[in-house]
Amino acid sequence: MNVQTIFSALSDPTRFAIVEQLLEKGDQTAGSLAEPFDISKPAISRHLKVLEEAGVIERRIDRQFRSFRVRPQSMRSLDDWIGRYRRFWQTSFDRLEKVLQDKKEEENTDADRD
Amino acid sequence: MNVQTIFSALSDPTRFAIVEQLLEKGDQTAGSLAEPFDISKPAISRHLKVLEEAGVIERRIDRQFRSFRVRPQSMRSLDDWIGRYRRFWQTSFDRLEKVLQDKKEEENTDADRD
DNA sequence: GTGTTATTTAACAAATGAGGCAAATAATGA
DNA sequence: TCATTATTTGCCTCATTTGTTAAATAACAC
Repeated sequence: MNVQTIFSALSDPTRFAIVEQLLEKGDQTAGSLAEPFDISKPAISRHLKVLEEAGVIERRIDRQFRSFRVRPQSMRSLDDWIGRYRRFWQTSFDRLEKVLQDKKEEENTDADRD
Repeated sequence: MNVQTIFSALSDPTRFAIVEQLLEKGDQTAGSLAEPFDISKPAISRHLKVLEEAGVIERRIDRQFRSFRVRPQSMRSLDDWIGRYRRFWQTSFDRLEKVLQDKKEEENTDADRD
């Protein structure tokens, strides 16, 4: 599961919204996914294809129903990616917080001096 | 911090690699960030600008040094976004695992029949 | 100030992406 | 099979993005 590809797939506002929709409401057909948007069905269809090829969603054909759903693996990949760097950004976040705090205090002191 | 904008910023392979580089190695100058890539400095400069405007990185000018670093807040935003839906994709992940397993067994049975 | 290195802006060409409409293809039900 | 509804493909247009080179700026060291 290529994380960079997932980012690309979610870089479009419509696709991002589609995925949020699926995450919140669960499986849905292409038609109902298209409904909230002001763009044509073919356009939605193509967005769905992009998401599918990136492995973000999958098409499910179950008897008379065809619907889409988010592939949990893709979310897990994103989660893993962020997690892999968590200690870097989290520690640097803490460190940064402190630095900014110190700096602010320092500046205030300077200001007070002036 | 707009998550969708962050996804857009990270949708380009070069920008994605730049961010990974910064996460792994810490602060770096535009020059050293450009080095591993086969594209021109101006191109990198613009990628850095896109990342900066999306709030993914920030430019730091500290005495004689100018460098870039990842803004931890952006990573935290991504993390929050995924976290917000975690229970949806995580539970459906477990459920899905089972469904797929069942389905696979069923298909194999069908195949064996043919 | 001058020269030197690092980085950004300007101007432009090529590639990519998103959207629309019409036609083609699937899937369902009579 | 035929009609109907749902979805996808083909083809074209327009806008945005990415990359290039040359020139402009910035930051430093003398």
